[in-house]
Order: sequence, then C-alpha cells, then structure tokens
Amino acid sequence: MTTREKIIFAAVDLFNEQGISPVTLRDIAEKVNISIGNLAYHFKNKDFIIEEIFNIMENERQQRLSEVQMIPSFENANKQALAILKISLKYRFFFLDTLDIIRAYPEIAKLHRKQVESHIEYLKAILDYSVGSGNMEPEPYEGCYERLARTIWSVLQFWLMNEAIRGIKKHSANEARMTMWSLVEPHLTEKGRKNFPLNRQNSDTHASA
Amino acid sequence: MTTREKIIFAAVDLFNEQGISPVTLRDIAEKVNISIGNLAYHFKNKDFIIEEIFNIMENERQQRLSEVQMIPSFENANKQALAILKISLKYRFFFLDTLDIIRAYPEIAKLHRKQVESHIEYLKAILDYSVGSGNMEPEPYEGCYERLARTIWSVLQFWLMNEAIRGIKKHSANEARMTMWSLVEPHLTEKGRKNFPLNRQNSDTHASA
DNA sequence: GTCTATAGAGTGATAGAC
DNA sequence: GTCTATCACTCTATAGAC
Repeated sequence: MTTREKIIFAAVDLFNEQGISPVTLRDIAEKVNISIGNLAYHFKNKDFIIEEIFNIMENERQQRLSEVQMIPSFENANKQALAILKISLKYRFFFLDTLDIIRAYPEIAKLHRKQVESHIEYLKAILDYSVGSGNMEPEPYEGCYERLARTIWSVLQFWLMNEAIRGIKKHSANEARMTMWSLVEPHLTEKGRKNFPLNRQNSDTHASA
Repeated sequence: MTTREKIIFAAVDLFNEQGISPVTLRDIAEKVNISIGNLAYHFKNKDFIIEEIFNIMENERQQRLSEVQMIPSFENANKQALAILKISLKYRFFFLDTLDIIRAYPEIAKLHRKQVESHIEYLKAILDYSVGSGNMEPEPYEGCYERLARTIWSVLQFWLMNEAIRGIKKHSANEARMTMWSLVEPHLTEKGRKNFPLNRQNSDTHASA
C-alpha cells in the first residue's frame, strides 16, 4: 500500500469516527506514522484529501451499481438499495457530515446533487414501471409517487443520522431497507405482494460497526 | 433587550447562516458590537451559549406544544407538526448540525433523545387511536405502525437537511407536512379519508427564508 | 519521499483599567 | 458591565536538510 493510500484509509477512519472538522492533519499524519511535512507532500490540504475520498467513493458506488441490472424491477431496486447502504456505511462520515461538506465544498455538493436527483428519478421509474407491470396500484393522485420516490431516497440518505440521533449503536442497514419497502407496500396490488422482495420472516442483511 | 439576549439572538442568526463550528466568539461579539471581553463576561464558552439556546428553544417548543390539545387526533397531530416545523425553521442550525451537537454536547444529546422518543410515542399513539376510532385500517402486520411513526418523525426531523442537500433555497414547511400525511394516507379507512386534514387543493402554510 | 523546524494566522481565555 | 491588551495554544503551511 502506497503512502497516499494509507493516508486516505486513515483519513476515512478518522472522519468516520469523529466527523470531518475535528480531525486535523496532525491526527492523520500520526495515524499513518508519517510526519506532517510528508503528509503535506502528498496532499496540500484537507480539501484535497476529501476530494480524493469523494472520487474513490464515487467510483466504488458506480462500480457496485453497475453490477446491478438497470431494469427497474423490485428485485434490482433491492440490490441497488443494498449497494448504497453498504457504501454509506463504509463512508459514513459523508452521510453524517453531508452539510459540512456541502457548505465547504460547493463542487462536491453540485456533483452529489446530480446523483441525488438521478437516484430519485430512478426510484420514480421503478414505481412507474411497477404500475405498468401491475405490481403497484395506479398513482392515486398527481405527484403521489414523485413524493414517494423522494421519501424513499431520504430514508436511504438519512438512516445513519437517524440512528445517531436516536442513540442506536448497532447499525442496521436491514432496518433501513425494511423501512424503504414499508413505504411501497401499501401501494402494492395483489400481484405486487407476491413479487415483493420484503420477507418479514427472515432478515437477510445485518451490518454492524 | 439585555446584552445577554442580544448575544443569544446574534448567535442563533450566525449559527443558522453558517453552522456552529465556523462561528467564532469574535464573530458573535462583532455582530452584537461588543468586545470579546464583554462577551466572555456573559458566556465563558460557546458551549454555554449553545446550552442557553437549547433551553430557550425547548421552552418555546413546550410552550407551543402545550397550546395544542393532547387528544391524539389527526387535527391535533397536524397542529403539532406545524408547531415543530416552525420551531425547526427558527432554530434551523439545531436540525442541520444535530450531529455536531450530539458529538460535542452529550447532555443536550441525552435530553434531545428523550424528546425524540416521546415524540415518536405520541405519533404512535395517534396511529393507534386512529385505528380505534375507525379512521385507519388495523395494523397490517406487527410493527408496521411503530415503523410508520418513526418514519414520520424522520420526515419532520430531516426536512431542512433534505432541502439543503437537494439545493432547494425556499423552505417549504408545507411540503414536509404533506409528505408526513402522504405516509398516513394509504392506511386510511374510507371514514378516515373524510376526516383527513390534508387538502390537496389549498396549501395553507408556506414558510420561506 | 521523508524528515525537522519554524513561521504565521486564528482562536479561546483572562488580567486589569475604567 | 464594558473595554483594551495580551498570553497561550492549536492548526496549517512551507522551507530546507537528508
């Protein structure tokens, strides 16, 4: 592992533990066992470190999502959600300190915003597709499923913060996934209930840190 | 207005604009047009300022909620939600920097956690009551309404962060309120739909900053 | 690539005059 | 209560030796 990589990993660890702002360049250098001067050689700023982490996270996200078929089915939506939940656990700090990042790094914020909107659109597409395939009831009123898509997104976006605020120590990506489906469930048709990926008897994913 | 009060108001303004950590004691003193020495006379720390703000916010919240009848009806839930949305707009920073506060002020976090749990319990009570009064369908499966109550809470908790992340400048407390009710709507009985406080034709509350 | 050493910019805290 | 002045500390950034 190159020093550059070591720095990135150490930074992610520290950010995940403490959040971004309390972590100093000294802390990172100390964790990697190199001098601050050396750290500065690799990354002039904390900013460059964060941008690098964001890029790495993005690549990883794209990579994972590309492994899931884009056909908008419940099954694929479930896989997508699991992928996103895994990423968000690995790069927790990004989801916990989102606002700090938005305020301090407008370029990252802009990129992130695009991903958010395309994510919401994808979720909406799944809902529309499910109506078409007879798995979901037709939209009961204009804008209902648009809002539903946004709400589902926010469940995935905020589940870690939700746990943090409520003082829950054990992360449960599964709970987030269940919550997501619990929003869809009331809108299913009878046919939809049969194809539904949520099986309340066995919980197939537990993540913990 | 006493100096102490001026300090508090200035601090809330600055925190709402920039978040907590970037604001220095100097910034606050400058905004109030007093010296740092004087500021220090009134509040030794940023910590003391934040605790004071939290207490003020809490009193205001209690005050507003006490004006709403505790009978767990849709109507009262709607009023409660509006009260909470107003408070969260006024003390935005608390809802945007919740995690910073939790990390830095464990005592505040503990108090806040209690309020969160009691809020969720109250929401759950409304759901249960609505089943009893025939406005909502019986819980389709164990834990469904418990999770629904938590999800509703998170809509109210995260609506400002949601807007911030998505780059929405105009605050719309009404959108948050609508989202909240959209989660309940699919579970209504026919009777419930008649008593439902959500009227899609007129949007009665718009907040903006 | 890696180190040591230090400059320079804040920030919080406090002593002491008015 | 309010001010000025200053100290001590922390963090970033950089120069220069190895």
